Amino acid sequence: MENQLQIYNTLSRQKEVFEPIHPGKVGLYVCGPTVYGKAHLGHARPAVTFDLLFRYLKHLGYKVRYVRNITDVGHLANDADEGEDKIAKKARLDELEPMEVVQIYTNDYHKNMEKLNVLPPSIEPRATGHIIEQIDAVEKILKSGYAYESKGSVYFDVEKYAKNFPYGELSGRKIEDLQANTRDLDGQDEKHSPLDFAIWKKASPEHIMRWPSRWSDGFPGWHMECTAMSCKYLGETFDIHGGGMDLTFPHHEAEIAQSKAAFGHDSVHYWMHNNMITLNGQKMGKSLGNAISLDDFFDGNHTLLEKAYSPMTIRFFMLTAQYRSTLDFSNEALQAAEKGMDRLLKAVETLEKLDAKTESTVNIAELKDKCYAAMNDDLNSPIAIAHLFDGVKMINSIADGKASISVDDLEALKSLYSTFVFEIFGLKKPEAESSANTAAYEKAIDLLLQLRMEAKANKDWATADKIRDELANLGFVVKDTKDGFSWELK
RNA sequence: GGUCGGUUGGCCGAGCGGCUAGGCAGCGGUCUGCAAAACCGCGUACGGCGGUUCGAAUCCGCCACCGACCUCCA
Repeated sequence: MENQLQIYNTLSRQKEVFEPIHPGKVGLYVCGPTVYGKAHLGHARPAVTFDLLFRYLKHLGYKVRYVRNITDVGHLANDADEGEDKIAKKARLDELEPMEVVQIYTNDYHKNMEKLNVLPPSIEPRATGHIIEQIDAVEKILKSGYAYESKGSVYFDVEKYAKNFPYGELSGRKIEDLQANTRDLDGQDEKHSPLDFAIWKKASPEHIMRWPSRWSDGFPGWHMECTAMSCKYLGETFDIHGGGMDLTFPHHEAEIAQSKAAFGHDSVHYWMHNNMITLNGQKMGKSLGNAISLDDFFDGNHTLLEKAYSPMTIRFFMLTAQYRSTLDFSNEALQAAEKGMDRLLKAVETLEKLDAKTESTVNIAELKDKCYAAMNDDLNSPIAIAHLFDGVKMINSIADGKASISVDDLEALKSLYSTFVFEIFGLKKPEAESSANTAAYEKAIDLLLQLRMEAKANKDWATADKIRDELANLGFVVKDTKDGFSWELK
């Protein structure tokens, strides 16, 4: 079992061996952002989580079609079905065209994802680009009898559906509980039941984002886009659907209901949900007003941030927790992640310079097995990283001459680290600038340190220390090595 | 109120019945002209109270506290 990928399926509430519908191929759909604000730390969690899954599946040899949508219509700001569209609201506040808002924040999201080294998905469909498909899905549901038209809107008939299908199976809710706990909302008169949700909504006169349909000029309900677009690009049945835990209910539950009503069967084999980022133990969210944007993290411009944190620090930080656990943000935790990652990446550099001996005193095969076993156990990246740190000790010991490694093992170790650190975990070394300018200045620093070496050879400690101290004042860290020196900026 | 989840050493985080991760911080040592880095060693934590068991952080019960979802949220 250990050598097969197992993933936790929210639907069954247990880990299951992953078996794709079509051998060698995986269809993956993940709910992307609603683009009405800057990308924040919370957005990075599912992005990094499913990027890890995407990368790992590809590493295992699967051909993966990864679809991650952009929600640019249908997401209402207030009480269900009655509020203003989030995009339209932002557009009104900023005096922009709705599509301008969408473009600005889609660009922002893309820019930040690229910084985080999150691979672009295979297809990134927009809800507004799939109105026809959504209308078509609404028609299918109407035809199957699980929806009804009311005053130009179309609602999903939850109670009727619940008679034939287990509504609430994903989120663990019972229809009776939902009925008992429904809030009193205004404007529910169009619906047969408060549990019903809009799959097509008639636009009020002032509503800008609208499309014609046989029911009304209107717009699709939020849950429709994922049903329509996943079906279009991955088929009526596909392998994995992912998203944040906060989407489990009602969004994903509604998707399941829509698919079953439209197609007569389940669409998704494995439901995966990442947990939340917390701030002082509370969920970080845009609507809670405690979200810190990724831009802020990258340049340290926020009262809660002691310093700037690089995108790779954020990425590594997320990988040090298993995706189904909450992860609590703090400066201390982030700085620990930063230093830890630095140690890991330094060891990778050291690894490149290692000399092989005839015999190994280290067990590389075992290390490798452990890393894969951890990843196969529902993407347990923190365990895999722990093993990688065991390897860091090996590497440094070998560099210190306290352990030795054979030629074959050295190749295996290099391959292991390049696979896990870069290919699967998607970490990057800090960009080495290679312009003519930097080459010249690097040589100048080297020259200074050569002079320091000479001073040291002459036991002229005053001069040696002066060079080191002055460079330190400029932000250079100088270290003596066995046969020379090394330095880095900042 | 309902449903689900959590409570692990200074901090972050694994663990899912015995072999007591890992990182960061800290302490001691080795190396070094000094420093840094690196290496070696150290710290025995699992909310409380009971129970099951030869044995529990891990299973069961009760209690306490925290959180998520139930309305938009990644």
